[in-house]
Amino acid sequence: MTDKTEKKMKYNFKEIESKWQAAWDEEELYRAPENPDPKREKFYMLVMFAYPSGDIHMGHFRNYIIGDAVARRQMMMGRQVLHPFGWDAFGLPAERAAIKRGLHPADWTYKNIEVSRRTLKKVGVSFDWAREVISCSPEYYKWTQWFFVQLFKKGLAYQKEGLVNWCPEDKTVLANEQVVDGRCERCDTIVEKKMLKQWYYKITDYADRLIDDLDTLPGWPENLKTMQKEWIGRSWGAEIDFTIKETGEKLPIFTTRPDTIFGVTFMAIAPESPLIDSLNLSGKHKAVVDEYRAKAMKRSEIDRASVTGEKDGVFTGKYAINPFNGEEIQLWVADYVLAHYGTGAVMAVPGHDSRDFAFAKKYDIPIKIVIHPDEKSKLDLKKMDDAYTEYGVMVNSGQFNGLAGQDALDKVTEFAEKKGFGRKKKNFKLRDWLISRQRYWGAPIPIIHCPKCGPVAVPEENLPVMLPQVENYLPKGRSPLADVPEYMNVKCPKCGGEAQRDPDTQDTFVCSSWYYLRYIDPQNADKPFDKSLAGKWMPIDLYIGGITHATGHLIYFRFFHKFLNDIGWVKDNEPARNMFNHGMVLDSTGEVMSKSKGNVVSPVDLMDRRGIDISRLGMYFTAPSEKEVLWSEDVIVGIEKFILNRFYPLVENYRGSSPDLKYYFKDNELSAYEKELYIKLNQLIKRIDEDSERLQYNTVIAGLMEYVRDFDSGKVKNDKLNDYIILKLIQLIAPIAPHLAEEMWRQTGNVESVFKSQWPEYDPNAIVFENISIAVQVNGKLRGLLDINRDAPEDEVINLALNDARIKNHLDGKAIIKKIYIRNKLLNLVIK
RNA sequence: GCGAGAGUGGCGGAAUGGCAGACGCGCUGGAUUUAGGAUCCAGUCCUGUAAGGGGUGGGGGUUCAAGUCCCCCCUUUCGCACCA
Repeated sequence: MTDKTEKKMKYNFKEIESKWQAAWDEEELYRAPENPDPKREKFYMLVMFAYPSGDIHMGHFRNYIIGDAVARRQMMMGRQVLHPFGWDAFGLPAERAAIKRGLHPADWTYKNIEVSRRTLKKVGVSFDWAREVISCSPEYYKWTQWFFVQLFKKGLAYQKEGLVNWCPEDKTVLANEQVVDGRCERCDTIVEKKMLKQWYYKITDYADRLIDDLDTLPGWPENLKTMQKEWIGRSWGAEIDFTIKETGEKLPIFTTRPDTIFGVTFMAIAPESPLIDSLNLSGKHKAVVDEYRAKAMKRSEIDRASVTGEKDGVFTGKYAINPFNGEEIQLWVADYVLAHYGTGAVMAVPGHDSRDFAFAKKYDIPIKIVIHPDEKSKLDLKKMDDAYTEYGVMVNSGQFNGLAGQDALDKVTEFAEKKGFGRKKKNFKLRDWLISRQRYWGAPIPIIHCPKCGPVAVPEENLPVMLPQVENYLPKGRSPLADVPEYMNVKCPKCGGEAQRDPDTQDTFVCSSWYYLRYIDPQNADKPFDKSLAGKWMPIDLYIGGITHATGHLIYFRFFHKFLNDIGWVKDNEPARNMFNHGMVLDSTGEVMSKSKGNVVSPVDLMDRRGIDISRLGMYFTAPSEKEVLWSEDVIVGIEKFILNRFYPLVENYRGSSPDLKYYFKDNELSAYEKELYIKLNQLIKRIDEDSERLQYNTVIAGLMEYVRDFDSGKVKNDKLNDYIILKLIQLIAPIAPHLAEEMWRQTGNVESVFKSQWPEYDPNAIVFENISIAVQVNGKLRGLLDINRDAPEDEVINLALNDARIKNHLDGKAIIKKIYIRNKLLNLVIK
């Protein structure tokens, strides 16, 4: 050991961490008030709750320390902070993992919660653990079921027979949002189509509001809002009734291009569409169509979508009539038509739609041009190898010739409306939310099917419908609960007759659609939550989570909140005022960390070696919070040096003068160096405050490093200033390095927690220097720096510049034609 | 294909239209040390001995001034993907 290292203070992080964690627990530092004082400001800091699939990993660690820094700073700003945590504990992955290990899903889940909770406590995240919620507990899912019943009462939970996404591996149906590129989001198996009767939430009733209200959320990232808008996919157009020639029956279609109506040369129906049945096909055509439909049904969605432009279909032998011109057109069945969008049938305009163009070419169907780019340039069909899909001027369209743009769309639609064979129409890509799952590990659907009364909601006083403990919970294609007679066989709550429970459970995303409200009143046995408490805590002031939930959870929970708003349970239309998407944590090669790849870095291991706060600072410092991180421990080397050699030893320079932290120093109290330090301190406070608002902790740390580097305590004569600086620095680092800051704070003689001290505010009279340096440019290029007095008059600055040897050189005796002077910043001389 | 981002040293990354590369890693040199994977000091965009010149994916533009704003292109990430 050399002299130097001996002098250095030892940072015994293990001791310090456990000491202050115990103390914070003891004084219940993180407890949010049961009933917040409406006169004081509140801050609801929400991080997405966790799926207990093992211990927490680097991604969780990053996510939660970001929220933690926000919560702690808010605490210091005097807000009443609600920073809760819980577990998204039901669901398929947990069930699958449990099965793999031969464990009951409940045992597996609770064990993981235990382990993860311990780790999170070790990280020292400021969660109010007294409000912890676990979505698979009966006390919680009782209310998940209650929400089902409320939706059911309003007609927003309904059963429908239809084609659904079926995962053959997980043996359950999936919501549209859980199918990614035609595969099961969870197990990557190609999803099949099945005809099944399932429960849906009518989220499409809220489609307009889910889009329109995004404009009331300036605190949400634009890209996220765009993703939601596109997912919901609103488009305006017209519905127009064609008629079947033989039967006179109507065949409505949806189009966004009514201006191309005269270019229709055939129609196509989706193979799944029941419309085909009503055509009453017979003979040869029926055989061909039946075969084609069977073939199409077998093809998976990806298969159908990935066909590189190659479309196919079969002619039905039937014709339809275009109501606009009476033309007879062929009626086809084609699998490029989607059964679930619009009416399941389309009018095909090969001249002006690429898909129709390809199809018409393949089957030698006529192509008609009815739109020209403008009055002068005309299309030549012979030269076209694709459709012209832009808007333009209507031609070959009878009375509508010459109309263009929006006017064309409107006039055609108005005409159809007047004649009674068409109407304005709005369509969405969003489909209703399929919430039934044929799996064991979920909240049972609180419905009893009675042969006489139909589906009857379980009376609210009988909730929860308990998930029975069963031996056999393996997926088998129908719900495992269906084979538990003592569960299934019940009396109808309406007529008292023999009836059966619905055997399915609810999608986990239902559980996660309302958890943020349960935190507000987690023990309430009579209600999901107390309305007046919710009124005080809501809305969420900041919601932090991954962008991966953009078109799933983050739409579902907005939908739930709007529904609750409609039935009078919450007063806001939107649940979260601000949303922040943190970046992912990948390994150093850019791979996602996963157990199977064996590249998982454990935050526990890191913290054991380096200490919690140094690990935290390393993570913050690597990248701004919204960017992804390729995790490497290299960055920690610099952080560790900074904390161990520079920051922590600051307490040694503390002189015990206990300065008033609200006091602002006056000019005449300070020497030149002291004044410089003081001004720089105020600049630092301002900068850290602004960066913290943006969650940009990397630059917060950089700012602290610079300041501490320039702060030479030995040269400071004024004890109060010296101590003032040290105390402010401790406060500034507290949100991101809580244990270190608390230790230093107490070592300087404070008896209350640093988190009960007031967050620094800068002295508005001391954030600028008297003498500043401004840039001098010649023709926009930097040619020199001038030291001037702040606010020096323009003439003086110009004079100084003109007499500066280096600048003179660049002026080269040429005439100055323009002088641009930005006060205290820059002078640009334009010469010729 | 459509939509939204992103592109800055060897690396992570800074920069309300106003001094590009803060801060850190790495690297180079030096000091100290029995030793260094410790500590401290200095240097580190390219070119040039220097003065200077050039430089933020490429090309154009707006401006006194562009990494930043506008247009085109390239690369890349994410989302959607036959939505009629």
